[in-house]
Amino acid sequence: MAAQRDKILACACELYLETGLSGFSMRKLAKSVGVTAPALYRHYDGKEEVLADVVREAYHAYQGYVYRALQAPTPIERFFQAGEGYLDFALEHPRWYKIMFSGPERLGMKELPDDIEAMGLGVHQFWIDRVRECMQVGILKEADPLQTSLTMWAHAHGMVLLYQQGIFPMDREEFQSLFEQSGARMMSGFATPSFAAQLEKLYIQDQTAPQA
Amino acid sequence: MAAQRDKILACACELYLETGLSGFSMRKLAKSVGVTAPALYRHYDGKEEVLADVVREAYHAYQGYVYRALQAPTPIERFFQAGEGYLDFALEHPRWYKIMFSGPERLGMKELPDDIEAMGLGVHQFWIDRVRECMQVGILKEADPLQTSLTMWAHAHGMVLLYQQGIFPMDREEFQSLFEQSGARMMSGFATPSFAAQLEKLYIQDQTAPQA
DNA sequence: GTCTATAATCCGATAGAC
DNA sequence: GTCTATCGGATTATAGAC
Repeated sequence: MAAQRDKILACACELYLETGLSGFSMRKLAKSVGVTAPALYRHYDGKEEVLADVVREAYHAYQGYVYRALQAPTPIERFFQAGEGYLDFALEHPRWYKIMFSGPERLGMKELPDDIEAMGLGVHQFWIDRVRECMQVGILKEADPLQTSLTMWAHAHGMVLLYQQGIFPMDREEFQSLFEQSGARMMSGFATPSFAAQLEKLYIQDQTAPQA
Repeated sequence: MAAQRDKILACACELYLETGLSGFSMRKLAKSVGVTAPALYRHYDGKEEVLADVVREAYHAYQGYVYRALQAPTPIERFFQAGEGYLDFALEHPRWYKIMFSGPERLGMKELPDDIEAMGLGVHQFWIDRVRECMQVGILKEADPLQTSLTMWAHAHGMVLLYQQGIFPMDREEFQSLFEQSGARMMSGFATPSFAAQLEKLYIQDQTAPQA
C-alpha cells in the first residue's frame, strides 16, 4: 500500500519542519506515524531515502510559491511576482528553504540523487529564463542571462541566509523592505536606463523618505 | 595550566576542519589530544564551550585574511584587497567560513555568546566602513553605507555558499573569475560613472573576449 | 590533572514471530 | 505489514580512585 508511504512522508516533513535536521530520527518519525521504528523499513530503505523525499517535497513547496508567477502576462510581472514568491517562501518556510540547499553530507549522503540535483539546477534555470525574457523586452541590458541571473540569485540567497541566521537584527517587515531596496539597488546596474529610473522611484528613494 | 586548554583548542580546530561539525565529538577530540574524554572537562565545561572557542578562532582566521587590507593606502585599494582576502579565505577554508555563520542551533546552543554575535556584526561593520570611505572619495555614489554594504555582502555570501554547496559546477579558478565579474556587475549600479566604466573595462567586457 | 568505569540516552538497522 | 526484542554503536557527561 503506497498510502502508508505517503503518510510516513507527510509525518517526516512535519517532523523535519518542527525539529530541523538535527532533531530528525527514524524513531521519532515512527512515533509520530504511530508505528514502531522497524515498520518504517517496510516502506523506506532507510533514513537517507526518507530525507531525500523530504527534500523533494521542499522543492515542490518552492515551486508552488514561485511558479505561479508564470501565469502573469508580461516578463516584468513574471519576474517581480516570482521574486515575491521566492521571498515569501523563504520567510514563511525557512526550513524548507534550508534543506533545498543543504549539501549531501548534511543529509548523511555521499551525493545527492540525480533528480534532486536536477531540481537545484532547475531553480537556477527558472531565473535564467526570467532574466532572458526581461532582456528580450528591453527591461534589462543585453548580457549573458546565466551570469546576470546568477548575480541576482546569489544576492537574494545571501540576503535570506544572513537574515535567517540572525546576523543582522530586524523583524520580517523591515527585512522585506530591505530586501526589495537592496534588490533594486543591485539591479539598477543592469537595468536599462528607463527601468532603472523606475526602480529608483519605486524602491530606493524611500530610504530617505519619512516612515509615516 | 592554560597551555593544555590551548592544546585542546588547537586540536579541536584541527578536528573540526578535518571532519566538519557532524564528525566533531568530545571523544574524538580527547583521542586527538592524547587524553581520555573526562580530562577535557577539567578545561572546558562541555562541548558547547569548545565549539564556541572554535568559532572564535574562525573569526580570527577571517580577520587575518581581511584586515590586512587596512594597510593599503587608498579606500579603493583597501576595498579591493579586502574583497580578495574575503574570497581567498572562503575558498581556502570553507569550513572556517561555514562555522562563522552557523546558527546557534547547529552548534548545539540556544543562542550564541554575546562576543561571537558581536564578531558577526563586526564583519558587517568592517564592510560598512570600506563602503563609506569609498563614498567619501567619490568612487561609490552617496547613499546609506549600511544598506549598500549589505547588498554587497549578501551578494558575496550567496555566491560563496552556492558555490560551496556545489549548486553550480565549476572549478575554483572559474568561480573566482565569475565572482569578480558578478561583483563588478552588481557594483556598477552604485558606482560613480567613471568608476563604473573602469569596472566594466576590468571585469565585465572580458566575458565576451576570447579566453587565450 | 588524569585515569577507569559507568551512567543515561540516543541512534540506525535487523531477526524472527505473528 | 507490524510487532517485540535486540544488536552494535554512538554520544555527553559524571563519580571516584590515584
